[in-house]
Amino acid sequence: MRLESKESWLRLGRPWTWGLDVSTLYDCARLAGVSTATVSRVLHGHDRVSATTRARVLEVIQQLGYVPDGAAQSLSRRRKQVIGLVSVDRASDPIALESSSLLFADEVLHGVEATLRAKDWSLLISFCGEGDPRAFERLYSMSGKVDGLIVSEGIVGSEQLVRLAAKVPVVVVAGSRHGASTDVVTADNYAGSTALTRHLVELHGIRSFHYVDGPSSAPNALERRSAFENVIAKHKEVELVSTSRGTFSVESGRRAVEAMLKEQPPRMPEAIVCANDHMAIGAIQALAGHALAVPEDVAVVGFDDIYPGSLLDPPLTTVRQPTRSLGERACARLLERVNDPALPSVIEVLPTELLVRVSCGCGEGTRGARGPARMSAQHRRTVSGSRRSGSSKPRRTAGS
Amino acid sequence: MRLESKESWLRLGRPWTWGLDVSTLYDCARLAGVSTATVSRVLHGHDRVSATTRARVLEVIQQLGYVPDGAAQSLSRRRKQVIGLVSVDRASDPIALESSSLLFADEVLHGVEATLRAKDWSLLISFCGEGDPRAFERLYSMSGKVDGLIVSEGIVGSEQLVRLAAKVPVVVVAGSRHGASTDVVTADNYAGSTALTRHLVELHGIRSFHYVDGPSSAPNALERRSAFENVIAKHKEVELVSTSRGTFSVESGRRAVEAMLKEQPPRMPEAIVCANDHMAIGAIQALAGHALAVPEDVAVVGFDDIYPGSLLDPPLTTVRQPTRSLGERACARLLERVNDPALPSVIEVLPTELLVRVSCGCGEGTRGARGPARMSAQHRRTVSGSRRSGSSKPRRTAGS
DNA sequence: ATGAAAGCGCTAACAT
DNA sequence: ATGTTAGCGCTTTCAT
Repeated sequence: MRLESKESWLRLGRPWTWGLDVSTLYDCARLAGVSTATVSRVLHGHDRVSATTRARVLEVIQQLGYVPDGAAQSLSRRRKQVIGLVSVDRASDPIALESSSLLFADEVLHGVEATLRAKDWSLLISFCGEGDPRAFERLYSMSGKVDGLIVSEGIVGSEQLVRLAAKVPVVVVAGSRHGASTDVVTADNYAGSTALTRHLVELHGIRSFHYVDGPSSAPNALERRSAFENVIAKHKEVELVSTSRGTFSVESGRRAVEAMLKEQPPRMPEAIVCANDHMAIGAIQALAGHALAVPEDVAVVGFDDIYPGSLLDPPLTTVRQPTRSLGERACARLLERVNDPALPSVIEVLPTELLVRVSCGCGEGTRGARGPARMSAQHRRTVSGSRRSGSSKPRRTAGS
Repeated sequence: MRLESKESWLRLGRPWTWGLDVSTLYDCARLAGVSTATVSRVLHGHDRVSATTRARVLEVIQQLGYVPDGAAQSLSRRRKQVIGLVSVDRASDPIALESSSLLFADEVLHGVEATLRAKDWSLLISFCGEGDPRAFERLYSMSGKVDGLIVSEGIVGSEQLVRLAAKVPVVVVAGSRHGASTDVVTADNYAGSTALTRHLVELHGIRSFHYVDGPSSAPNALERRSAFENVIAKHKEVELVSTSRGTFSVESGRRAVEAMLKEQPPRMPEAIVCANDHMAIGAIQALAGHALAVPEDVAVVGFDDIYPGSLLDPPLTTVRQPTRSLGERACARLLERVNDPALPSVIEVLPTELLVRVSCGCGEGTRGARGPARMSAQHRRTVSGSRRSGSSKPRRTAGS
């Protein structure tokens, strides 16, 4: 009897962690002969602890390999120090390039993670297929596990976003604004698309276009399209020969151009503008299949600056989004809002950057050498996005 | 007085969640006129609740928009239902391909996430630069926030891995074995590299090689190299002209081949075998810079099957790793071990797959048409990795 | 079928 | 400088 009680008093750690060696704050306190409060103070570098006590406690912690339990800390602090990131998982896309399409979301992810890491917060992540009917449910229950949520545009509708924002601070990435309840961080698609189109029209003197649009549900696609059209409209000598709509996938870009080529009577545009790089790659593939040379026979441009675009022959002219910064800024803003949920909602627009490579017709000189010797430097000429995004400072617009 | 106490008794939610509408289990219980135990039972679909009570409770939950607090659940259940994933963030690589290098880690990530999602667990993620001195510290403190850890090879040393595994179940991805304490899930690099080399030697009759090795710290690189050498050794007529070592980055591959080309006296191999695709891309770029055609002048092959490889001209012959499955299997195994930490450690080797495209000298017919019209189908011929990995079932080896 | 109540491991306000 | 203690929100025996 006596032995048993003594034993159990002495035994350290949580009894249910078979084989795993985990000890609690109480274990530390007992072994160091102090109260849990003191151990906690030492743990968090609070001042009001004598040097000797601190040393003793520290040694015990070390010896026990004590690591505080996150759940208990969260509960007690009323703060989880965790934020959630939910983005689209196009992996379920039909034909699609599992890997390539990860690019955007994953780069945002890295931006968020880096920001969080610096503040010692954690990142909980989850993916949703586009239009996943259970997306809202997932987000909703996730709200109980985090202090804030970063959500990609297109996961759930506007109304649901608002409902979510009533439970937990929310920042939307790459989207448009949803009432006054969520913050938005997005890239300046409009300016980028404007700069790109003007480059084609004003520098290359292109007079006829085909436009490959993105899904109508994507705000990005909308902005790019409308910027494109506005530039065209300003030049009466320029004609939009035809338009098609893709899903942002390579395959859909290929199909769009195949269809264009089959049109009767055939109308070959001087340039094909695609709403993103994936579709531009598909477009180039389709043209190659018909022995049409880019940019000699027709120029092709994309949007996003995904990595493979620079490897293409010819290297793809496109617009770069500050993808990683998108994640960083979204996260920074979310953290602000977690600290003060009453903050007015804000929309932050990050500048984009025109990347002139070869597929638009520039730098013909470098064609033929198959593959650039140095990708990043040699084939990139940077042009400020436009007046609108030209300043290095992102725009901030107060919420409504 | 009376009013105040009545008011506070009636007020719902956590008082410190300014503006955010969060309610607790107690709120639900009170409003439904039942005990918290009952609400909890309803919440988890336990049977022993009368239909009427259940209905009433459900309605209250709905109306309140109640979402259980994850921290409290974790604490009470003694299980967080969270697993942690830590992988290398090569983003900090010098010259590097920000985006491209994300590929491997991020695909593993998606595999893990999908597995977790199906079980309603959450994923906590974190990245470390390679050789980050604070990596162990990060992992260590992360162990208090998760039930298990998936760690990429190369983040921390063997000894530290063992220390970690004493606190929390650990599975290592793409690595070698570390004592008897961690599970390992990895791809069959050896078999893949063997199949690739034999293809070159036996099918194409290649007699002279240059090998671009990976970092000596990477077990992957080691296995690929040794398989390569073993095949060479079996054919006395085959010669390894020279070797160089890169860092797995495009740039390093480019430099390796530049150096090779500068050697005196010049010795041009018939094939260049690179330890991964990134370096193979660099190699092809370097060759193009010297007006050398692939595969006519020299064959080039890689390893990994990263997406841009299929877009190259010529499309890159390589070996595919089941990257996503790596994540899935690692996660599945981790979950098993979380449920029974006493499980013997296991090493699981997933089969690799030789992807014969054009850069090895195959399918010359398709060259010239710039860019494949259909990447995935048209340019891929699949060959079973080798006898060793030929079976579709992964090998499992009991732990020591 | 339902309720009461004892924790889960930690923090922080309040004592001393 | 250090200790006491009342929660944090939920789960889960053990009664009833």
